[in-house]
Amino acid sequence: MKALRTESRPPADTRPKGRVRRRQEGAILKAAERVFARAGFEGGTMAEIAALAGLPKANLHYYFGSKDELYRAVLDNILSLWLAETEVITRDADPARALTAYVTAKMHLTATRPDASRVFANEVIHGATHIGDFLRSELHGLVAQRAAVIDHWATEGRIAPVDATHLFFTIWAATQTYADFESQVCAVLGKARLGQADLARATTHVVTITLRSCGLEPAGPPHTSLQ
Amino acid sequence: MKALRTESRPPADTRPKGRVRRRQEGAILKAAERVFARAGFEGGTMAEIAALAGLPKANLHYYFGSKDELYRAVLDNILSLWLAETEVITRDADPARALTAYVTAKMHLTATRPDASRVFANEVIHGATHIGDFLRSELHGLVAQRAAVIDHWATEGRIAPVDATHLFFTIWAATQTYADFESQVCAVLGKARLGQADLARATTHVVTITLRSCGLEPAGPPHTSLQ
DNA sequence: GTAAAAATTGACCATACAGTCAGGTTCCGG
DNA sequence: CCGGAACCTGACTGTATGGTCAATTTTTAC
Repeated sequence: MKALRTESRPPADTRPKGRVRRRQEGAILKAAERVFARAGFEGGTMAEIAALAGLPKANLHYYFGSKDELYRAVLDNILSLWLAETEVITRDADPARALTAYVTAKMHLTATRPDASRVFANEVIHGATHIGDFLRSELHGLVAQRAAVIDHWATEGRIAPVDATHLFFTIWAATQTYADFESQVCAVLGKARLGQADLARATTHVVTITLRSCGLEPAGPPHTSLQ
Repeated sequence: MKALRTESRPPADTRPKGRVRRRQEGAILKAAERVFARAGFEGGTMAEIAALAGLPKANLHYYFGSKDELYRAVLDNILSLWLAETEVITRDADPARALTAYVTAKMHLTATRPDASRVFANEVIHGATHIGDFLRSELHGLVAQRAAVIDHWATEGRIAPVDATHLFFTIWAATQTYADFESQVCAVLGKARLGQADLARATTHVVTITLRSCGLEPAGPPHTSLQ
């Protein structure tokens, strides 16, 4: 859960957390994610977040000491989403199934939590100053691990040789683009916003190119059971 | 050149533009691109840009009336880069060569003007409010045109069937990620920043997966022919 | 039921920032 | 070398915003 913990700040997080606190914090975090996604960290204002959450501004400062702290909490929330899902990529798994499952899961996240993706993207674009440690430790280790699995697949001749680490960059980029660059995608497609059909098509496409990148072809019928 | 022109504002752009004006505007635009790339539109300050350009703040307002206008000028500058390069994708071209050239050109742009890419990304993430018209007209038309070419290639059996429009989304995402998400890429690779070797490797990778997405193999004998 | 803890809130700062302006300096055609 | 246009800039201003606080209400525990 708590992926970030750059500076230990016991008071707020050690508190018992009553039901009221939990509910209010949730509402604030939700509003903050939306606002930060739309305008970035600097662009989003505490007043805007407060209005969206239906609370007076001073209340935000009661739960989260500062804007920076609130932003960190939002990021913290988002990062936990990032680590998961790679677990389908294991030595013994079927490469096609595993990759399909991974890409599908990533696309699902993009479709479900686009604002989370945008806040994350914004943070990384501007140098990842708040989450640099996380990226260099947790994510770095995780990718090294999973890339080894993919290399192993290639060694065994189960897939075509491919730069495993960069394959992850590509998958992340290809999937997140439908959240981060949604407005561009919409403009090119000539739509006001992405519907489920569009995202389904996008998913099929990204799965296809991912598999082909590994010298595989997607199975005929749309998958349902992805272990 | 002038891709943006949402609201006609004759005075500044109709002026004769002496050599001094040209030089100063260039310096300011360069500084602005860097600052906006690092901190976003809201995050970057006029004072910061002025300091980087080595000019007093009031001078910026002399050449560019407002922060918004300066930002638009920066975007305008960047957009002209975006339209080019697709010209290699023509009906009669060799698919493998054309796609390789296009991806390579995109990667070159990423390597050469990462800040431009970041400013663009930032703008799009936050809803593309300034460049929406451009995306919906110029870019939309251009992609439709080029996608038709790729579809044509597929019809003739020169490449495997692929969702052409989404292929562009993927190529853009895969190439720009090395500029926009550089800090993440660096963190995962365990480097302080991307060197030429890294970008060369990235280019090879993106070219490879792009070609494979179309059932092609880069240089040399086809590894596995997809149908 | 009561007292302590938690939560709420309007009014209030200090600051940072975009933008202005008047007065000065440099440039350039004739 | 002269006059006007272009250019420069320090010193301002108004406002938006993050953050504070003391007074009040609500919740919780016993």
